[in-house]
Amino acid sequence: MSADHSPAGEPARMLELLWGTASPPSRGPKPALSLAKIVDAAVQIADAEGLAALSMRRVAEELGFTTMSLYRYVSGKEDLLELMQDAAAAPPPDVDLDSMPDDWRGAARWWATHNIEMFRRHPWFMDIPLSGPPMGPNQVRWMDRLLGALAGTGLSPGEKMGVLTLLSTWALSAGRLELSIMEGASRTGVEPDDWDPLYGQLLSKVVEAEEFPALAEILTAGIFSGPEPDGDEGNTADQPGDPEGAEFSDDLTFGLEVILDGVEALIARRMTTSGRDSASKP
Amino acid sequence: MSADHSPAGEPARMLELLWGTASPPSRGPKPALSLAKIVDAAVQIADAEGLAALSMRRVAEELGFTTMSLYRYVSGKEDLLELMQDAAAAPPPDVDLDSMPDDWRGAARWWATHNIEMFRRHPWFMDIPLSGPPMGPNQVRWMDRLLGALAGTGLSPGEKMGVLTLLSTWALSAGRLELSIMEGASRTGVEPDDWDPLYGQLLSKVVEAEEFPALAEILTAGIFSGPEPDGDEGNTADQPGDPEGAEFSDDLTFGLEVILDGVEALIARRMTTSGRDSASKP
DNA sequence: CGCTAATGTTTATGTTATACACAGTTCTAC
DNA sequence: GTAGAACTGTGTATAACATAAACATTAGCG
Repeated sequence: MSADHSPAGEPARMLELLWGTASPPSRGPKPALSLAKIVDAAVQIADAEGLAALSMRRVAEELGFTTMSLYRYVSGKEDLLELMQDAAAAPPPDVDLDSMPDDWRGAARWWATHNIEMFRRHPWFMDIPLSGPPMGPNQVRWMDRLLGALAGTGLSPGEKMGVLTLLSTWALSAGRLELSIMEGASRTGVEPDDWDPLYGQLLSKVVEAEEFPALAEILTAGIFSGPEPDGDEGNTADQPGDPEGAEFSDDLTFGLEVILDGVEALIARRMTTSGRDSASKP
Repeated sequence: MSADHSPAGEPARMLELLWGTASPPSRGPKPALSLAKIVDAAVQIADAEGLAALSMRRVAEELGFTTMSLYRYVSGKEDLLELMQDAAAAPPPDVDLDSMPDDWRGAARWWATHNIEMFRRHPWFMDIPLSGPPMGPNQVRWMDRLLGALAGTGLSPGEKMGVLTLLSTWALSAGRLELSIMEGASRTGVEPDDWDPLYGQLLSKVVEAEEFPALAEILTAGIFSGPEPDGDEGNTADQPGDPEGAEFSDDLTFGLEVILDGVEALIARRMTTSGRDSASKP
């Protein structure tokens, strides 16, 4: 255990907390509480009532302990939040059981989709300010999955990492976007589908064609007034590779497919420049 | 004025606040305070001491008023934060004076770079949870700029908006990433340049080759132990088009260039499918 | 057995946002 | 002109928050 009171978020200590590596104490009384129980309770509360409802008091109450007892396991709320994030990112499904595609593009889509579904299950995840690169076991497992899918692409290690952060930040942004629409809907009573038209309507009130020519053109094109007239989405959107019944709004897939096109171009460049990983400048 | 106490974040009221449209009151005493003064003070505090130091009390103190006086102009802290965001996104520079490139790709790079520089000036911006699509005058001005740059590309209105949100969310993510490194550095005393090696070192402690084959390979490749051995970045990174002396870390440009490659592919597809904006399904 | 480390509790502090009632000010309708 | 209404800034009060510090209790180690 040993939640010595070093400053919250200190990387080395967090590693121990996240991975559960730590020489168990031999001296004191048997702990009645445990890190796992605390984190589980916190996740449950945040799932049910949102991050705003998550307080140290609330967690302790749920467990039948006093607020301060938690501080024996966690050096502050920040720590708890970081632990919750890794707990939320449950381990990826078994390789032989799940339906992760073989091609890198399908696999990347699969990976991003799973990410977003996690965000849907744990929306509070996106409200936590990131405190550093992911170091928890589950998040690292997910990292490994995507990196593995990029194995045959000829990308350099650095490029693979670049694609990883790009996809992972995209998923986060997309999740946030979706969430903000849902929240806006529940706050104002506007249905998610009516959001785009409403936004367009609001903007139209203030956007004059002289000052905002390009935006005005988009608005008059009525892009916000309903479903895309005859949108040919990106390119191969909604291919096989999506898990479950993940209905993905077109707004969301668009960005993903553009990114994947960019990665594809990079891979193609790497392939043609000869088999070597890192070639000379083009 | 009329900060009637409807729920915070209500879109129509926020529009009035953001654009300053509102019939000025004729009945009461002359206001000694003003929305602009409040927002300016708040921005100044957040710039200097961070978002955590920004409290209603603090803002009021700075202005020499009581805490509650602010609530005559703003229905809650949420409102203030949203107003601050638009204030931080200062109007884009004059078209004839600045050096925005003519080609869409250079312009997009220019736009994203300016975004990130704004984040560097106002790091607190990234800590504010987004409450909806941008509606303030300055943010809308920036939107218009990018949309204008995409005018000649043959993209459909919906696609242009897609590119806009993709670039804007990318900039936000990149800024956040950069910020988290800076914060981590100041918290732990580790230099930003030493962060990657440290991360790799920490991961190496827990990443076993059996369970994390792909990650282990990257780690042993030593990708985190220093600058890329002989990295040929994306493609045309750091082309002309950057404003000022923006030194952009390679980690940052990588993602941007991949995205731009993806957009380029989309544009190319639109160009060849014939001149029409919205073609039939493939 | 005593020493010591470890656990959970008690008590207390300072900070936060903001609801509510009020006193003073200024214009509008009569 | 004068009543009343609209509007401004203030004073007071509340509930919630994270967490610091001192404490009694428990359990292993010498």
